[in-house]
Amino acid sequence: MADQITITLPDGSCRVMANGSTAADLAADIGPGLARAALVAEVNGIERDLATTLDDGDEVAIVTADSPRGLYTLRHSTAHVLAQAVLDLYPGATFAIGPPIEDGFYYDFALPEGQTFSDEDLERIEAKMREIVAADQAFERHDTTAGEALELFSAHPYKCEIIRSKADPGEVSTEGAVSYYSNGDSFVDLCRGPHVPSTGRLGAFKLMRVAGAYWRGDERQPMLQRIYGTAWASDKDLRAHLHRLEEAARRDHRRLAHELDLVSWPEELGSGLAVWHPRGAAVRQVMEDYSRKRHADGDYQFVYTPHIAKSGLWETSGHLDYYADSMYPPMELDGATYYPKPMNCPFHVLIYKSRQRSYRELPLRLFELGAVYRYELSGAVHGLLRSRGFTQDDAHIFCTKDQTVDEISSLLDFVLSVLRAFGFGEFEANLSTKPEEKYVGADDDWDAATDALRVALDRSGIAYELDEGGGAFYGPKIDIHVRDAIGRRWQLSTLQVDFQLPQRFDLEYVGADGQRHRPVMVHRALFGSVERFFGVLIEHYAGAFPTWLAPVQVEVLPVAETHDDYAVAVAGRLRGEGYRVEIRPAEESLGARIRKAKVEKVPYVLVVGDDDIANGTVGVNARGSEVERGVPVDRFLERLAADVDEHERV
RNA sequence: GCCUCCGUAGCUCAGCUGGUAGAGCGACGCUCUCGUAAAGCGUAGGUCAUCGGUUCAAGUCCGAUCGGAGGCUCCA
Repeated sequence: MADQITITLPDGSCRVMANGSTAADLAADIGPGLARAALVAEVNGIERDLATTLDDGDEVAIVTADSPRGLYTLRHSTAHVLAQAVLDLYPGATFAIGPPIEDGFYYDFALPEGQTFSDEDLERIEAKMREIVAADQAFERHDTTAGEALELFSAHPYKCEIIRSKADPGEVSTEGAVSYYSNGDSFVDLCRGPHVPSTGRLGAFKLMRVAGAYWRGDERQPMLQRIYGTAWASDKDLRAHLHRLEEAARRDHRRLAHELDLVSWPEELGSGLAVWHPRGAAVRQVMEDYSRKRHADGDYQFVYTPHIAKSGLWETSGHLDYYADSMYPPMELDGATYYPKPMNCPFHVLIYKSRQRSYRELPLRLFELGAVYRYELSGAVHGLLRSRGFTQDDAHIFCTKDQTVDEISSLLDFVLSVLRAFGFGEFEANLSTKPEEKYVGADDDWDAATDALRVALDRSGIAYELDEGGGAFYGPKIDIHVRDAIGRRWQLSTLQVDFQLPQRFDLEYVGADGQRHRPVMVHRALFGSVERFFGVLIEHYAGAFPTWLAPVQVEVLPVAETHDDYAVAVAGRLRGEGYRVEIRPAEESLGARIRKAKVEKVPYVLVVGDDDIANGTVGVNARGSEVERGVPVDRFLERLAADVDEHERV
């Protein structure tokens, strides 16, 4: 056996090492900085512990916390320490799984006699974890057989279940052999690995919360106690993450909706049902007006439909077969059964069907701001983002097969253009294709429609992911996601081809050939839900709406009562131009009034006093800029107009 | 729907191991009439989410219901 081995590094260079060297030795050989930062190694494309002995000819990359893989391992190892702490502190506790997740990790436990964790427990556990980290215990890998592992984990039924089923490749190596890791005196955890070399490499973590979670995510299985934590490469990263969470909490639309007097959720109404206050309604009106204008420009025709319909409609549409669980319960009236609508599509279909259609009418685009009701599970309801009653900016396009590609392409442009006007600039899409098993429609049609969606996405230039088999049973779809001001991803728009409803309702048009043909139907919503979109806007702008959307665009503050008449005149002039203006009279100090206007995030605060009356000017205190005195009203109006028009120029 | 946690004045919150409620902001009233992020004084306001139970006594303990939060599941 040669006493030297040659290792290839990611940059293609080679390094000669003594036989028996480990990945850790390699890192040390490359440099002390890397040795300190090294967490795991990728050996021939497979992640290994740093203690892994290298073979001649191996291609090795040293992984640090700078890479997503390194962070992943760091979080995984931190999860182990969490389990170690819990098992140490709670005799009789058993543990299930503990994977890394985005931003952190979790671990599922079962405490004896159904005990639960409290916030105080989290502090205790976290303190114990810090002891384990301080002790710098080495993580050691052990390879064994399933039989031995069952013996070793005999006190932990969930671990045994994992070993027996081997169903979860994330936890047990697939070769039939089983690996586990030990650290400290007695802690062992079933694990595929790899892990960081020792607990001393961890530290920038924090336990966040405790929650219930079903074993294997199955609601028939026991509910376990899940502890969530976050872990980072450095304290600085951890602090930045916690800061992001605070920022997100600060932007929470439920909190801002209350502070800015936009909407509320009276308990008397029921869960998931909101009322819109004048200020929220003002923003909504601007949103809806803009939407209508754009749809009118886009050759949509506006329709209105009722909120309930007889059961027969929902039988024909298939909703009662596929969607009944999410529908509000039926009402019996005059011997008929009525359901509140969860979707608008069947109504639009009936409008299409109201008379014979010619190919000359297609594409026919029917648009409605349609209120729908869906019985969302109580645990799923979340402010405006997930409510039980909401309004879709819903349209259904009926077109010929040949028109589908162009229609979808221009539709996608339309969607993106509207979203840009609302201040979103970063888009990502999902293209969901035909499900494996249950679907309606011919394969050829599916292929054609999916191609149409793909071509449209390619033309638009936005990044998209393919969700193979993720489409609805009735057709392929594109979902559009946006990134908000702090980088969070929200699904807003959806664009779905439907082969099913035209068939179920036996839709037809008469073609140029005089024959009857079946149209293709496209469902699409831009906001998705007006409520949800508004909620996302609130969080995106942190309540500081751009001027065109702001519920109050200008607030006029007379310095003293003697300036009231002038304030009224200025406000009247602005209102005459169509702006939303309020006057805050001099009943309290100017400073206090300015503060209130600022807290309400009003874009323009105008202060008017003696000088202004004399010169026909206003003092302009604009959100986010310096105070300007003596601005002529005309000049302010120009500025305001330019500001309001800004969103149209994106 | 399931699990855990939570629900005290309009809002934010205090109220130790059970002994019949407090603050700040806001509201209202009076004073101040003021040039760019909180003027001063005073007053009112709570069957402690609701219902039931334990107890001599419940905001505090127990149960149910309603509402909320975070998860799980769901979101064709």
